[in-house]
Amino acid sequence: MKKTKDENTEEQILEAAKSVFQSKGMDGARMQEIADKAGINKAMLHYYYRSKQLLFEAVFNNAFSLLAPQLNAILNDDSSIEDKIKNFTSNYISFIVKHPYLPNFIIQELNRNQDFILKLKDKGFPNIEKFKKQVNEDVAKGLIKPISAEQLFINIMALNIFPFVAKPLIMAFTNSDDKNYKLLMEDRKTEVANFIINSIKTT
Amino acid sequence: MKKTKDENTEEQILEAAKSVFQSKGMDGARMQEIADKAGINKAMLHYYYRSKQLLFEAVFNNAFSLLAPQLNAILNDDSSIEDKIKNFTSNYISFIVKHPYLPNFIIQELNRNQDFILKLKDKGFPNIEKFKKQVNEDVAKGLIKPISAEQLFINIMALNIFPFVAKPLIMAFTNSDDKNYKLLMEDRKTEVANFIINSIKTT
DNA sequence: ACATTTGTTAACCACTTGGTTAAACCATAT
DNA sequence: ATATGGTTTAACCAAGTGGTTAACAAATGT
Repeated sequence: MKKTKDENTEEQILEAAKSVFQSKGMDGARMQEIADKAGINKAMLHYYYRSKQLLFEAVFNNAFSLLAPQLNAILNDDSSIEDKIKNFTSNYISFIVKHPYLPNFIIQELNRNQDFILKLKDKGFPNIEKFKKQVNEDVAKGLIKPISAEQLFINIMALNIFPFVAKPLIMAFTNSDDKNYKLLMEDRKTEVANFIINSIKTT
Repeated sequence: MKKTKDENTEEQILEAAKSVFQSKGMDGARMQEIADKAGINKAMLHYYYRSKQLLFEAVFNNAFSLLAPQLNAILNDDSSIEDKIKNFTSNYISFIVKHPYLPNFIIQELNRNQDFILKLKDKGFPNIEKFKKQVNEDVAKGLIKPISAEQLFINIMALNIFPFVAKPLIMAFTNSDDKNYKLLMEDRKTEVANFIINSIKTT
């Protein structure tokens, strides 16, 4: 079959592109390096993806569609706020350990090109509305201390994502090597959830 | 005097380079754009700074020496932990509003080039030791709930820095325009400190 | 068997990149 | 005045850059 060969190289290109784009960014990435890593001729990149920009967008959308479901677990799940925080924290950290370049890549490129966010908003972007309702209700019931849903959501994201985005800084400040850093992150699977819940639970 | 002219263009170059490097990063920045922005010939950049790499390092060190004192306020000040958190949160957010590109720039470039962190460590890098001692003592005295100094420090950094690094994401999730985003950040000057203190204070 | 479509390559191209050079400029010291 | 020194410029350069082309290879349909 023709398809096997066909889909194979297309997949190999995407895999190589992912690796190069995610570690060097759009500006730092070189088409030649992607071709080399995929083990094919540079012209093939254009044959399958037409331009650097389109290849990049394929990688970016791919990455974002991995991240989005993670965030939906906080925003649109039906469980209690406490459960959401516990589950998300633990799951997200496991998730990032498997995809270490992902959060940095997305944040960096969203900052570089504001237009991306508009394109993403079209096709079903995670929305805060449901979570907002839940938080407001819980506050009204006295289950958690008064806090705006936006600020709580920002805090959850910050505590979970930042340590990976700022990995080199954190390693430097805490005098950690890679092993020590990994331990710190492992601890955070429970630490972060406790930290948040301690802060918002009513006494 | 010859010096006035001399120091003037050198300063203009650095200013232009700061603006370009901080918004586009090392890879995205173009020497021609820096020259244009400084209103001078491209050759002058090399006359004063020899290479793109050295010009970039001048900008980077400059940026980092602005950020370092902010972090030292948490790590090496003599005030109580609660005061530190309150002051740092408020001060840092004000600081970043004045230098919006700074945290992203530093984090991005540290991730791109691991060697930078080694160079920084030579010349007096903020150190966590004193803060660690303080936290451990306060925990022992029962003033705050048990938490490792490293995790607390990471949390403080995360809650303060992340919202600026991930500005586009946060604006998208919270459906904010620039004005609304600014309000959110303004609120955080007190929100974040309360959030942290609520979490660690003993009841 | 043969024509046609699809996949792949090497060579090439126009253009941009960071960096250099040699000559001009200009304030000052003599 | 003029020689001297640092400052500034226009023109240039080699090495990449993303992208194209035309010819070749391999699979597929008839």
